[in-house]
Amino acid sequence: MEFSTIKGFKDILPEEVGPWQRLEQTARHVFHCFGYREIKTPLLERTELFSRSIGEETDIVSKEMYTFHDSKGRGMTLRPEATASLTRAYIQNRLYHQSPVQKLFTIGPMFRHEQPQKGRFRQFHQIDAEIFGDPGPMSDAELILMAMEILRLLDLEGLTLAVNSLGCPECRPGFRSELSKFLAQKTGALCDNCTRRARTNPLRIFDCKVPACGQAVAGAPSVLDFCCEACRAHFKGLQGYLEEAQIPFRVDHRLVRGLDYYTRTAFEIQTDLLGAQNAVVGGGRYDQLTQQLGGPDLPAIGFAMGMERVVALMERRGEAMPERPDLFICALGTEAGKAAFVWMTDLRRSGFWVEMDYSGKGLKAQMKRAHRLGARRALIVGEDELAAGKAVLRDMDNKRQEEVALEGLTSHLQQALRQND
RNA sequence: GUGGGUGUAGCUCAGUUGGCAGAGCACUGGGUUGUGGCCCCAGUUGUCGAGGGUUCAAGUCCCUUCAUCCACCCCA
Repeated sequence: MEFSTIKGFKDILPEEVGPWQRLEQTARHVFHCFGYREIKTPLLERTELFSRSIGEETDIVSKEMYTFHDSKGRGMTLRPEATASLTRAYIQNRLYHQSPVQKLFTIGPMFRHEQPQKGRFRQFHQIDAEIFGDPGPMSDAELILMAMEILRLLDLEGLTLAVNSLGCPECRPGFRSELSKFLAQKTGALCDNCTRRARTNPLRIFDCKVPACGQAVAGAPSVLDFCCEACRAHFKGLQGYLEEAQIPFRVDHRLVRGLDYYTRTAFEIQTDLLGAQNAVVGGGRYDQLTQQLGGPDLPAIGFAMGMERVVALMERRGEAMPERPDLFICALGTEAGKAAFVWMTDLRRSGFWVEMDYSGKGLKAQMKRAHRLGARRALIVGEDELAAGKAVLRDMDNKRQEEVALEGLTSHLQQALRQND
């Protein structure tokens, strides 16, 4: 085969598309109920938008972006996530003038040049929701509830919610330096990976599987101990609302996110059914980002749901029940074929799914095809029927047949086909 | 970027010490000249991932390469 999809990119085939549609439909329904409006932004943005919001030192920016230069030498990047683009759109279009609080969602592909593995692709799809302009913990709770609600409506099991607070610019530096100080005493006790992490992403060390590292950080300081009063109250408020809504959750002090812009609330909805990738939804608050990108100083919070991962969970549990044609017309002979084509078109215009065979095969072959397609009924019409002014309507499930007059056939069929459920 | 597994028919996979490229499913036709599923019979489908090497002979052994999956890192 000369051409095939490039590494980490996938075709979603017709037989796979069912769960995708159900997921998107469900999400749109929930967004409607929660008052979120759809926004569509370009897949391509200036590189600086991502490097400045996500963070120059993060894995995403430092090694995972699809970046190229246009003819004028400007850096262009396929979006690796949606928040930066939505924030840009929010600022550029001054949506905050319309109304201080904007609740937005978008659905579409993201691109990261990573090594593909289970649940991880170079082009993947996210359902993304953001609230701009509201600082309070009630917004945090609403957003989390909304993500949980989408997953609940899909009947997915085995999902757990983890929440944490990362502090704010007031209190985080204190924690960071304290943790660094602590880790500095432990150099030598840590594995190579963690020695590097101590510099780049200290909180990750808590996750290390090497036993020695676990022991080394046993007495390390915890973020929550360093939170300022405001952050503490915020986090407490969030937990209160989650409890009110009867959403079970777990406070996970080690929950860190790989993007620099997060402040205060961070959360993940996790599963242990997807191999090494346990996050189905990830999100958090980013109160400084709008200002950082040159907009007004307004808070925001958002989440991203990995569609491939949710779809994998749906498929794992079995799904489907493919749709069935309402009618298959078996026409024998050119005259009958011509008449059938007209009836078929008429019924399709009336909203029915109707199929027929164009190849002129025998009745047996056509019946076989009708069966393969799962047609509920078959209409059999040949020269005899045309002459007699009648056709045979067969119920494919119970094999009962009846004669129907060709006179006013389509309106009669419409009536018969409506009795499907 | 690093490590390991796997590449043979449309799909799932067998293939022995190197000796004619296989099965099941699917598909097509027939048994039933105008009635689907079950059954029976017949048939179609291959650069054995690619390139090179060893050999009388390579799907099988050696080298190289590519793809894919899983894992590390990190993330949805």
